[in-house]
Amino acid sequence: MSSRDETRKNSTDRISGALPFRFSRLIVKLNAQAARTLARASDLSLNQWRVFYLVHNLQPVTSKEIIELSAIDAALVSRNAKALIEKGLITFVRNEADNRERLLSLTPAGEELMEELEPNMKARRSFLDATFTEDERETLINLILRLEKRAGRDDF
Amino acid sequence: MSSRDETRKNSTDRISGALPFRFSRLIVKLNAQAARTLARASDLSLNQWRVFYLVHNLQPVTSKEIIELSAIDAALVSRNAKALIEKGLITFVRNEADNRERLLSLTPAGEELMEELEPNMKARRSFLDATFTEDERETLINLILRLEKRAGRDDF
DNA sequence: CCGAGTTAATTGACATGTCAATCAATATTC
DNA sequence: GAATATTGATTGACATGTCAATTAACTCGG
Repeated sequence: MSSRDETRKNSTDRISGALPFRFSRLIVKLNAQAARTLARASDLSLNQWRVFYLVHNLQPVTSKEIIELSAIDAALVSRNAKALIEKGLITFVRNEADNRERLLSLTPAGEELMEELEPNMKARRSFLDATFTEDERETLINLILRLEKRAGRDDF
Repeated sequence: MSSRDETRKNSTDRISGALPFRFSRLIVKLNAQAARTLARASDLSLNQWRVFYLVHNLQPVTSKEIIELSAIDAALVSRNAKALIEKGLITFVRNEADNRERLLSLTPAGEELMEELEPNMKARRSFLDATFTEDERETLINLILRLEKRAGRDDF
């Protein structure tokens, strides 16, 4: 190997080893995979699915809770919820106790689609989980949580 | 705690434990942090920085190499490279051996900006790295690489 | 109560990303 | 070596995401 090739290989290795780089690549692939799975059985976008799934699991739930839990931008939650409402998959009622809040939940049509879709999405999550032993998975989640905390710091 | 609250807590925990969910949250925070750091010392977007940084490290380099290494969409690489060229930070020459390829490299102005910017970006990477011991970091990178392979599978 | 401040949610203007179609150069096959 | 396929790169049309400003409802100190 020429010395120029070696220099290049060193650069490539250094870049590949950087955490932000590794996560950036990973997320591209995870998102693409999820979008494919989703496209096979619905016309939902990835963020529509995320909102849909969270509403499904937490209903009745406010936008605010979804935003806090998922870290998805407020405008995105609002617009994706709107799209889901237009598709007839979720609805909302105003919270009697605080009229600013809208409590989101699935419609019957939404429940039906969820029953169709969720097995596929679950299978994918299980497939990903099967990458690891139970211990490894726990370790990974833990390391990510610690990193996430640092990623929240705004002085860098 | 009411049984309804417990049910909700269980849902929240289950969602939080899912790998795609954890990575999605993490990446939102990592991206926001990088964008902040970047905005303090330049007017580069995150993807402009990514392309800029890869050109810096691998120059002279083709779009194709950048695409393969980073998994950034080809159209994005093309448009961000264009933006960097318009800002006068990078240039290209055609590859004599294959006239389809354009070999990208930094201009003097690009080198200058890189010298200004890179210490901050590096400091951030070091800050993130300091989340972990050397062993933990290695473990993490390894687990991610394994997950990335599975995330590439298109039958899920 | 009432007005300043806060909060939940939405919207408008704009930036960025995505996908398919295209173009130009090269490789392959007959 | 002409016709066809493939590859690297860009572009156009469109979808999606971002950020700041807005709206509506609530809180709370005086």
